[in-house]
Amino acid sequence: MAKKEANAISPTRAENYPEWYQQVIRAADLAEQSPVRGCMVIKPWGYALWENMQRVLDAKFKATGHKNAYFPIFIPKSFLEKEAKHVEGFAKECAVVTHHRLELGPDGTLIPAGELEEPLIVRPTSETIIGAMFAKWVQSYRDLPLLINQWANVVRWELRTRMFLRTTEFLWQEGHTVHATAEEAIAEARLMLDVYEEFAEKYMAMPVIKGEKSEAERFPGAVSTWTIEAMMQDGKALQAGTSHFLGQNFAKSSEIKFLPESGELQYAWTTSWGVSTRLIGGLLMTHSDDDGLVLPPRLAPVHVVILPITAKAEDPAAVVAYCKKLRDDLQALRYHERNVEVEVDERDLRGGEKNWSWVKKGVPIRLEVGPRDMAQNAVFMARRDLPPGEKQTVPRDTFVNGVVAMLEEMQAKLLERAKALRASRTKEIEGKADFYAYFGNSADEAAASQSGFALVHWAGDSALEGKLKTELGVTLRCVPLAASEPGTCPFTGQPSKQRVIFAKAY
RNA sequence: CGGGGCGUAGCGCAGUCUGGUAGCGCGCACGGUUCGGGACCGUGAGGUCGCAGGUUCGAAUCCUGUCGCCCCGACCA
Repeated sequence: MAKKEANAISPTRAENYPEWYQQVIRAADLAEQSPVRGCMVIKPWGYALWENMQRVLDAKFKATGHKNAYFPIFIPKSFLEKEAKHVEGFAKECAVVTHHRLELGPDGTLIPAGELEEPLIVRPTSETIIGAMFAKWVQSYRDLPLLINQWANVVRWELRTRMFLRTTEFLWQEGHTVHATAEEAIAEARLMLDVYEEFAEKYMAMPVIKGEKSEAERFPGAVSTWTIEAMMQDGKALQAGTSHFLGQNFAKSSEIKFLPESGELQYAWTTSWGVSTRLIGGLLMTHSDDDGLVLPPRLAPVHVVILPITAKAEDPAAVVAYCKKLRDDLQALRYHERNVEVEVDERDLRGGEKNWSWVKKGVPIRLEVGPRDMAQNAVFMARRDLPPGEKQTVPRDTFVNGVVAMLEEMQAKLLERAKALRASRTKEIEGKADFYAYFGNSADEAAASQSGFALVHWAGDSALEGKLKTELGVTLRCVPLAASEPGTCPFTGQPSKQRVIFAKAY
């Protein structure tokens, strides 16, 4: 017998959270480091998660009237230069293509040749190039609203990368819309924020707070940026999605103009909104435990894995057949907009090892099915939301009839657990000293502290935000859309309309 | 770009201080015994020690340079 290990993942969350995060990715086989600096390879299990996210979000975008399209990965440098704040925001992190040919050098190496007249920027986001096309597509109020979404990869040359949370290249969707009025554009941006919120809570089981970004945290070139902010298990905030009201800023830089029903040619109003593969990092840090990944059933690539136990069977083929019949019966069931996904794992591995591999991958339900179970027409069931050893025998029919409800119960439980954690690490703070104490009084201490969200009244500005960031390492995550009572800002002594959220963030 | 750590077999590491031609665990392949909580025995494959110079009879080890990775900052979805 093997020695018993307490946990599948080492170190545990408590011991070293960042290292734990990386080990979970490795143990679940979600992704791995690539030969290219800052870029990861998303492996099948991780990509399947992304595909499930895409499937759900894509349907929601279409249900709200958006169409998919695709725009070039290369953006002429001059396009990016059109909007001053946009340039300022992205210039520092752009990959630039300057040549279009390689020539064989004397020493066998390849030398870039054929210098481009105008450098091309690998898109860090597509507002400018999409704007150039929208300018052609929009002539009349009859062309509006124009509601487009693109699934794409983007590149931001970040100084420091972390798998899924911040990589040089990442996958995302970016919605871009054009409207006749500011009101309509704002409504669009807010609608998509609601879509993101619903997705985060109902599918990812990740509770989020909708709010507006401060000027300092706003998207470069936007008039308003709204966000969904989630709390990870270490108490840090994760910006999980953003939606921007761009005013007429990009319409002006891209010349998106239209003739209204009555009156003169005018600039249109635009929005953009996006979520990325960062959501996978958020999902991981919301639910996973010291035994690896924990997946919310609604996004799990596999709901039920069946492990045939054939070693002692007189007739192994009969056990496998029993498992496959069970799989077929389960797969005929509908669970939340799709069929129940079942995998029979016939790999030639020892039972314990095989079982643990699925624990680490986060599959909601594991079934060990051997001759004993077959004889009594039952299954031996383990749930990912219970300790790995807590397994029980369940009559086959009871399991089949109850599996959909069980998945829903697990989904709900994950959301409740995440909400409880957030509540336990959210604190209303009234005084400046309390605020500093909450975050450990210094940036170093804040990194190690058990802090979370601080709800504090606020009448400060960007300079004050900068000061708090320097001193404590915390940022103003958002001004929640949900109203709170008026009060007094502890930093300025000025009256405050409502509380804002400060936290350390990813 | 600043501060710290690290590049040795697929993974995790020892060996580096005190130079002598590479080792351990896991994994992998094969054979056997096992198997419902991460098995065991045996045999075997697998490494130009990140890269480039230098010192030396001899470099994983010493020197110089360089590339890359991780953690903490600054910056950011």
